[in-house]
Amino acid sequence: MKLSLRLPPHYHLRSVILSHGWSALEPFRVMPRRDGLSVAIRMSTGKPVVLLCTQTGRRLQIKAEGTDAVTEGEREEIRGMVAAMFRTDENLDGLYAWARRKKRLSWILAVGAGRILRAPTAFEDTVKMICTTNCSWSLTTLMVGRLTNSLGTAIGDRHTFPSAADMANQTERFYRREIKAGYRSPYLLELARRVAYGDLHIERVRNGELAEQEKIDLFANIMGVGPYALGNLLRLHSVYDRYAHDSWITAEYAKRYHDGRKVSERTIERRYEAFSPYQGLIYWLDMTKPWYRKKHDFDSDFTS
DNA sequence: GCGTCCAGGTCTACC
DNA sequence: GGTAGACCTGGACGC
Repeated sequence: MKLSLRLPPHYHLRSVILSHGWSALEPFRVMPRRDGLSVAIRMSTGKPVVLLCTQTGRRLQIKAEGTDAVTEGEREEIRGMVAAMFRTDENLDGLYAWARRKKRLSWILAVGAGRILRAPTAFEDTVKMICTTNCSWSLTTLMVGRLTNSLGTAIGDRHTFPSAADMANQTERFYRREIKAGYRSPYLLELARRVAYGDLHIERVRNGELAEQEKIDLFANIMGVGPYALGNLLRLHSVYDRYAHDSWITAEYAKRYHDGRKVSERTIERRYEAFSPYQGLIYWLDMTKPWYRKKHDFDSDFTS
């Protein structure tokens, strides 16, 4: 089954793939030469499917594999999920206005950067974000890989990411012993149970019904989500004026602008605050600019 | 081979 | 409100 989506001006799928490390985490897989991304998803009917996504001109081409028949309703669901993941509907006019105004930001418009790749659901994004805290990137990939392969739905040689219900049925011991999530284990279990039991309607951040402060309140009240994870999750949900400092990005900033000398977070924020309300996103793009230039193998882009 | 450090932090108790 | 200490894992590094 094939379908396609119309893309807005300045859209470059490759830049979405490079936007952060998500494309290197299961169940995403980067296609050869980084010109496409495949992802295993499970539709609301429970049917798993692998989507191969590539760009041809101003259209995003989607090929669904692993399923015989796809209903019209499922086609619409796939279109909606792909649009949400690849940010095809995201309005970045304000960001691009800054890129036109400031010469050092002009590259953003040239490569169509700024659309940050998301998982199919806010739940999956939040689980993965908790798995990035206080550990190396390699450990994040291991934890997410174990979650996907042990609890997700199999399709061919791949698995979808587990649903909240799949994760809620496990024990803290499982997350410690099998996933090796350490102290994050109770956080993952609590999040899954709150979502599965209907205590936390996390997908509301995706449907446009929440104001910025409501998105902040929703994520900030999840155990395991501190300032770093909050800033990153908000960036995934169109709130671009928040900073997400971590040891990697502050070191990168020090290297770039202060000869490697560490500076306070406040000093960094002062440099970008003029770009309101895109200061958090522009900080991220400024630090990750080299990723968009690299020619070497994809795996090395997100390892440090 | 072994010990130590620390990485894309967060929470809690205490002051 | 600010801060110290505890918390899991695994890879890098020095010895």
